[in-house]
Amino acid sequence: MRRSSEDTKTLILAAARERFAADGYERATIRAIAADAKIDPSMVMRYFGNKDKLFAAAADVDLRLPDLAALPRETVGAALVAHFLDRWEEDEGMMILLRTGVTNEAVAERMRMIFAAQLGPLVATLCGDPAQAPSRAGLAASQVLGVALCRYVLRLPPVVAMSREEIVHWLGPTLQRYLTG
Amino acid sequence: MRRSSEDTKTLILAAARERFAADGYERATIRAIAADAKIDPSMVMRYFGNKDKLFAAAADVDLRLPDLAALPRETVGAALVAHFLDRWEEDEGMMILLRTGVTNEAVAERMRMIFAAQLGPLVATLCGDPAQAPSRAGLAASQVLGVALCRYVLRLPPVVAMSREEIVHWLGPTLQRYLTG
DNA sequence: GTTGTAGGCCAACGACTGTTGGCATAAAAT
DNA sequence: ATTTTATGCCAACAGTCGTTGGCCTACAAC
Repeated sequence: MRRSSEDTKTLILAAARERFAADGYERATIRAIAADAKIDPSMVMRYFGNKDKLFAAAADVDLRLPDLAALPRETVGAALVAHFLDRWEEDEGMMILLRTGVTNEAVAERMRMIFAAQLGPLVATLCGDPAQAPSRAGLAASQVLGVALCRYVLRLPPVVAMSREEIVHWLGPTLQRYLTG
Repeated sequence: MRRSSEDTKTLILAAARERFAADGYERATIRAIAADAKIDPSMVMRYFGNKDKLFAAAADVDLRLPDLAALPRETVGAALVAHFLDRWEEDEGMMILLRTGVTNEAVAERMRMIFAAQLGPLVATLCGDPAQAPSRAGLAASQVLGVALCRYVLRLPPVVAMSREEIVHWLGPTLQRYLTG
């Protein structure tokens, strides 16, 4: 046995995450993922059952939202923008979810769950009126997802050219108003 | 001849726009489009050459941006948000571009062209400093595309639940600041 | 040394895709 | 009435996809 079962499994998973992030669900073929991992396509099936389960394993994402309530209230907007930019640059899972959630209802539902379970409650802790919390969280999501879409997916040149600090400078006040204004 | 050539061509195009908008490029098959148009798949090829050319015909989009310079300066933000919401609800082309631009580099390039040719110049007319115009246009695009993504594509419940007026009320000031602040 | 087992590959199946060429037929032109 | 033309369908090709079952072989256990 040249390799342990777990080693190849994580090897396949790494290749799958790259392919799903770069190409989306349909264009990322099992054969291509297997080739990247230098392994036979049938091994992917052996270890993950089918393509859907492989995707589910690759798209396991946690936003790792910080505890904004512990920060000075007037800095939460900038903090949230900065956090999301970091997450997008360090975790392929963000790209995987957005690239395929746009054309796959099951993944879109997954994104709605992540939104409701992670961003929703966080905003509720910041927001005085609980009735307004969902709308405010939705607005924040729209701006944060929008900038990620333009910068990392569509690669609009001016948005790509902006520095991390410039984006925080421009979006910080927007998020601040959506969350606490 | 039961139908004119032009009639069936526009019939096919209408079915194609619906399918591309609902399913994206890969999942929208020629066979499904032909079935919707109640016609043989080979006719699609006869009239449009191949799938790429059919898509190009279906994804011909014009933002129809109004002349914001003619409006009171402090209302351009709200006017732009309202205009984009209208365009999204009346033109399937918006959905087609976003759904497939996310996983198709050629379509992403097309979106960058539309952005640079239509939104860029408009923002430049509003913006005193020409050096800042591209960044400001990019920021505006990020918020407008983000809310369309959340409302029409991902269907985040709170963003779907908001009325047109609520969205204008919340995003208007944001766009106002990005464009003129 | 023999046996068992786990990691890996090969070859193939059935389904679906875009695409093509040939054949039918209704209308128009002669 | 005959020929031409335009509109449409049928059947098939070649390629790709996810998926499966059988075979090989290096190692571990006995």
